[in-house]
Amino acid sequence: MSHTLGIRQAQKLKTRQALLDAALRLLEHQSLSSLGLREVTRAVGVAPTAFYRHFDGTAALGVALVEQTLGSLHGMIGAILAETGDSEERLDRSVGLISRHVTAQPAHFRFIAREQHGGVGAVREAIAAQLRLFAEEVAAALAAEPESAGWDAEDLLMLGGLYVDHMVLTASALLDAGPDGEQEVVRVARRRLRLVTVGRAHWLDAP
Amino acid sequence: MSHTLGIRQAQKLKTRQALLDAALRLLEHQSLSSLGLREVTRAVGVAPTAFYRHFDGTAALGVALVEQTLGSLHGMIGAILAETGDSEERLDRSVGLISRHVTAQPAHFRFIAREQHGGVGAVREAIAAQLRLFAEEVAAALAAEPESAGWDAEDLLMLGGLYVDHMVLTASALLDAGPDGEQEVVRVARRRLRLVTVGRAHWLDAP
DNA sequence: ATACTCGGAGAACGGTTGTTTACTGAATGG
DNA sequence: CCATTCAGTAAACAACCGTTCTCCGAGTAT
Repeated sequence: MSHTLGIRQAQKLKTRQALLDAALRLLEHQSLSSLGLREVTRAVGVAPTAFYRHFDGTAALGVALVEQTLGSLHGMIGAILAETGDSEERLDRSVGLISRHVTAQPAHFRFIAREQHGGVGAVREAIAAQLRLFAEEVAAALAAEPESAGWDAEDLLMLGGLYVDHMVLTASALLDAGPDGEQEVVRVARRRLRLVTVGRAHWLDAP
Repeated sequence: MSHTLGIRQAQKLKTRQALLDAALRLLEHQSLSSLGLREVTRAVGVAPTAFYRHFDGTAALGVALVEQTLGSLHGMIGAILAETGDSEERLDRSVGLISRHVTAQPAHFRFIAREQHGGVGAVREAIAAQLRLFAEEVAAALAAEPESAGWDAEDLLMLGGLYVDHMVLTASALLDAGPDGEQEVVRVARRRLRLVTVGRAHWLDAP
């Protein structure tokens, strides 16, 4: 089944990945719409024309970058929410997990936050699609909890989307704050999350 | 006191405003970091060098655009929150107001949403400063309400920030959805806001 | 061993960019 | 009325851009 890649195909994947890595590094201080094709190839050390062997243009590279960045995160949220503990514990764990991920791979999150509303339509749509998927996953995980008794699917999806948006917002705030302000951001993020959780607990009280 | 502007200074302000307007129009389909200085002057019909009479570069233009766009919105939120009616009514009014503003001036909100996490640092900071100011205004308005009895300043600011972020998120969602999906976005935005309001009502129940 | 595939190199293309320098002419103020 | 200020112009600069075309040489399959 695992057909060992030919040394040719392997090299191609290698330079392709090099292009993606270089682009991600360059995108730390600028946005995709201003990223030059030549800029990327120069950073990698290949001819500008080699770029076209892998992507149609910087927009296509951006889409690939989205899938690589967000694709590897699926299931992570579900795993967190599936763990045991009271709501306060899980809340802290969630925020802590985000904080650690952002610290470990700042460039990835910066890219997503930046291009979520950026100037390249295809990339925006790719991110939106992934985040919608996340929201559905969170909704599914929430549905399995006893606290969700009596909730309809639409409200669960609303809550899932709220959590996802909060996650992205927190990641972005962490990046803006830097290492010094991290503690403060985490504090506020926790508190916001707690407010939402309180709202969730009393959601069915109102008409 | 109101020293009538000389016809010279008036002309300068006029072309300056023309530059800002043209830039805002161009920024509907791209982001600031890819906006060319010449592109703007070409749209206005002036020489590229005239640009420097008004701004140091496109970044400075962006900052001016932020202040013009968000500066005119101060007090609006406070006015809404100060109106009477039960929380459900005010909630609907708030979302409706955002929806109407976004429909009336899409380019302004698109610009803010796009550059909030965009590639130009100075613009990011300008937006962040304005939004922080908004959050403080909302917090001050909330503090005057009877529902806020027992709340400390920090929690009020947290809640104000939550409302502001929700507002920006809603505006962005409206822009992404277009006229067709507007109703759906408004529905979800209202529901999210209601959840936060429920959480607010029971915030002091928990330790 | 031979023919083929194909990732990458190289050169050249027209076009655009930001910025500098020197200049014009109308509004301004004494 | 006359000297000065100054918003906007015109030309030129070197640097960079995306894209096309042609070619090479190592990997591949027969």
